[in-house]
Amino acid sequence: MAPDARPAPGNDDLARIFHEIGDMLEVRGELVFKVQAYHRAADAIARAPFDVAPAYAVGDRRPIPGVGSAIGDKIVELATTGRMMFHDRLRAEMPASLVELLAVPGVGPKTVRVVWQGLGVETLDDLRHAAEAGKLRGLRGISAATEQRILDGIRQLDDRPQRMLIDRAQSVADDVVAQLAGAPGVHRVVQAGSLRRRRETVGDLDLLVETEDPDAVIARFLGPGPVDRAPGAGRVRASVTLPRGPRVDIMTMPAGVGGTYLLHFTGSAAHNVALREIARDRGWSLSEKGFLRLGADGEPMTGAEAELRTFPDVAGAYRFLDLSYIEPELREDRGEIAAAREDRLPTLVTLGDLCGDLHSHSDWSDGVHSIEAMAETARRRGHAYQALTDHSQSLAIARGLDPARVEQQRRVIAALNARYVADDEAGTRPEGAVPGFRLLHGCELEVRADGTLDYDDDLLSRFDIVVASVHVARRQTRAELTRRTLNAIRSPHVDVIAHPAGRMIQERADLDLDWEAVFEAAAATGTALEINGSPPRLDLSAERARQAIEAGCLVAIDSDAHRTTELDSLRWGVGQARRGWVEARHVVNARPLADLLAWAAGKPQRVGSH
DNA sequence: GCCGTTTTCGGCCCGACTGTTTTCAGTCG
Repeated sequence: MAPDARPAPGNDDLARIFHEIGDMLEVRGELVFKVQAYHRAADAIARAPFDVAPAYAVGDRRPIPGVGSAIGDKIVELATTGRMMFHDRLRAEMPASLVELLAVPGVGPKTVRVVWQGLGVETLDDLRHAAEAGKLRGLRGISAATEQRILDGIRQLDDRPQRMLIDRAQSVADDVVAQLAGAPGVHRVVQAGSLRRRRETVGDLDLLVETEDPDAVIARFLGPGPVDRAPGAGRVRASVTLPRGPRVDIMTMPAGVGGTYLLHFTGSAAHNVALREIARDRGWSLSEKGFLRLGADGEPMTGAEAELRTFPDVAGAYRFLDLSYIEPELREDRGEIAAAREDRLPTLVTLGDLCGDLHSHSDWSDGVHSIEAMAETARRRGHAYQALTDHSQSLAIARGLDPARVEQQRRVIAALNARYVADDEAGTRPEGAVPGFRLLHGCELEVRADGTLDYDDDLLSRFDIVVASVHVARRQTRAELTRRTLNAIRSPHVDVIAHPAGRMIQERADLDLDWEAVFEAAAATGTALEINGSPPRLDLSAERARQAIEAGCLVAIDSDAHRTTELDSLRWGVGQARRGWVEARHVVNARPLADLLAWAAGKPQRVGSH
């Protein structure tokens, strides 16, 4: 079979293979640094901004951090021959199913190796049966109690909760914080971990508790209360599993030295490792407790010579390393440390920068609340404008509007705007509202399966804002899907591409698009790409948002609200944008109304000039 | 296996907690 007859492996395929190699090498007992090297390379490939295999196959070996000559050669080999001998050899040496055992809590590579070589255990089922039959005890390092823990671990694996979407995680975290914060001896409780970094999904909740009495705080945390299991509890940290909920890790810290504790517990792990490497190069060991001076032997000094530097806040800890303050959303070891060293970190967009929202629905299509209720909620939130963008006619499942309904809707919106003007003039503006609030008439325009747009140019030209999206025929080829998206981008009437990847987190994969072409066209035409704030979407992803602005694109941060409460989803969109290094200057709806309308109205000229 | 304005060889982040191999290895975050 000719090499070009099979589809090239995608970045995700490559990442999966190299992670598997890393896991197998670990079970084999290989040097941990080698194992780490494979995992690090896999992660870097997964987030590379280009398709790695096809590029490497034709000799375009663009540098990827953590991918050197050996792993690079393996990518070329796989991309050109469809095979990777090293991987094949490992699979011949040990069953690939062994790596699944590593997912069992409490089971690591050493245990996997022992049960495999000692009992021939190859799969999770093998492990369960062996444990149930009492065959594990007696193996080196495994007692009856350990055997039971392994069984418990397998059970946890079966009913382990999925990662939570960020809005759910925030709500659970707020509840736990409220319970802890009232306890005696607790000065404050800080949410850390991936939630503080505004990751789109959250596994565990990490909370830092400032207290002088860690024993009492941990005892209280462990119960009585709504705690299902307490897998681990020590003197300064503890972890519990909430019933039908996530695991919650708390760590206590003394007052006044929170800087390094917050760094440690907020992560990410990769960011922390990078910071510790910098500290080590400068003669200090960094842990949550602070910076410890290293001696001539490279170990922290002890006794009278020991020197510990602590900081009340995170900024102080960064300053100690000659770094400017890095926002939690950027702490992923994706260039933020170099940027901090050179004082060229972005000034990230904030919720307060947004003047309005360009994507929302009413009960005229598939929303829940009336136009008036949606507008009134947005107005009282202090928006300068809110775009109502009900679905267009062909999306029947969402009760898309035909042209006659669009005309009716225009009159309803005009009447509401007239009322807002009257309120301003009469001084009867509601609390929270700003003068000059305007409800914009928009639509969420369907890009049909054949690539044509769902309203004619004449109707489209009469909207204030047009947000276009692909909902149907998602399984088309990359070429077809890209052509449809580019059609929308190049239309003189389309201002925003809504949820460009069309994904639903944990449910529906991204559309298969040629992203470089999408970014190029969006940048050339001044069409904004949306960062949709609805928690299951958060689309663009943070990585793509960053690629988009680097390609010169504008973005819009929208709620896609279908009910009044969902107008709050802007905050999740802002978090996602910040993870994508987005600044206010990149965001069209951070512009005041007049500037926004000038941008939207200028689209025909912008398109025409290219 | 990767990487280098101290190194192309010799390093590679750090500590808590658990259980057991009673002085430390394995696992985890």
